[in-house]
Amino acid sequence: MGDTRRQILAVALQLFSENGYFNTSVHDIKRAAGLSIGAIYHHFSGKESIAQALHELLVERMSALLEERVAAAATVCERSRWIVADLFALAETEPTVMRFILHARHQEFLPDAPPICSTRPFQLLLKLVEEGMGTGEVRALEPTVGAAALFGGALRLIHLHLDGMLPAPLASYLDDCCDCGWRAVAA
Amino acid sequence: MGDTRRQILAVALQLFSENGYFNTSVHDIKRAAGLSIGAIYHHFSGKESIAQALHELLVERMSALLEERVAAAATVCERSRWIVADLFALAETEPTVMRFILHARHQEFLPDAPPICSTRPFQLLLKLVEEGMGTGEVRALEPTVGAAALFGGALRLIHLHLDGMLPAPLASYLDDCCDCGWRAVAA
DNA sequence: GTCTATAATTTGATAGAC
DNA sequence: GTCTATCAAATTATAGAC
Repeated sequence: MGDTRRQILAVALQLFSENGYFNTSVHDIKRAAGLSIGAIYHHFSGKESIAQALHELLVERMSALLEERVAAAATVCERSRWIVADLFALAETEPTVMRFILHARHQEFLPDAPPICSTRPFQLLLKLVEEGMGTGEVRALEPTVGAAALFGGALRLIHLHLDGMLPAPLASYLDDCCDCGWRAVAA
Repeated sequence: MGDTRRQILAVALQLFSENGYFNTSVHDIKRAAGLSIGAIYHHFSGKESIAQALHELLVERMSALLEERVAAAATVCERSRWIVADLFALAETEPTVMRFILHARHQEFLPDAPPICSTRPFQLLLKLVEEGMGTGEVRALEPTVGAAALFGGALRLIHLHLDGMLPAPLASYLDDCCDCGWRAVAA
């Protein structure tokens, strides 16, 4: 059930990530999936609809990943580290997912999608920082600034990794990266 | 001299920044510039050529901006702060320029352009961090990690600003943002 | 549900007059 | 250098048989 649909999404993700949304035509997707145009338009109302489904699916998935971490009973420092570790791992094992979520310019082809930063995964990061301020682990800061400082370095490294600009695996930077992030906001 | 050319570039920047490169046709540029197709193709070999010229121009401009700051005789900490202040100011006064440089997916429409991170402005940030390690101001770190930590937070805030997600002007976050960045890497 | 064939637009780009 | 008119190709999407 929904097997063809899933395959369309998988192929589309691959192509969007590889060549970009606008450099991928429905015919490209059709070809790569070994299907016909008709089959695709039976499952989706159009190319934008495919991107939209993909966006919801992947944001939801990342949300679940982070929520697990945020819910864990531990210090904010430890949780932030696990979150970064998860993000690094995801970027290594499924770069297409990371690329689509992070630097697909959703607003360019999904006019109705909210900016990535107002999406649940990013809200979770914000909430974590606010919680840290509540417990006194994190010093008093505009929460937005705190979240940017705590996770901004990690996100930059992920971008660099996706662009193929890092010589070593992301994981090898984990310790230093988290250390930097924490020093930035620690009380 | 080169007046028409400049106008084409200005209009293209505006439209690219507003709607994205792929949602902007040469006919759109023609219309917005009050010119004809012929005039545009006389000055540029095509749409991609316009984007390329724009890319070179703006990266060069940002490069000059940063180089001025990096050359100033002061501590690495102070210089990094000035750089962030300049970037914030540019993002406020010329968001189209910042948008084009930062989050236009250059590789999608300029296959020959190097990734933005390997471009001179970003190399300067890296060099600044390395210099700080030399003088002992910055603790020993993989330079890439250090640069990501020192400027990652600021870049995130700029992205948020460009997405209209910041309630207050960027400048109001400058002090806290720079403080966070410096704590992350200070020796 | 999947196919082929095709319609309707749009796009990047060229030709040639002025 | 700028214009208008036009082309060729590609793209999204639909129609209708099976």
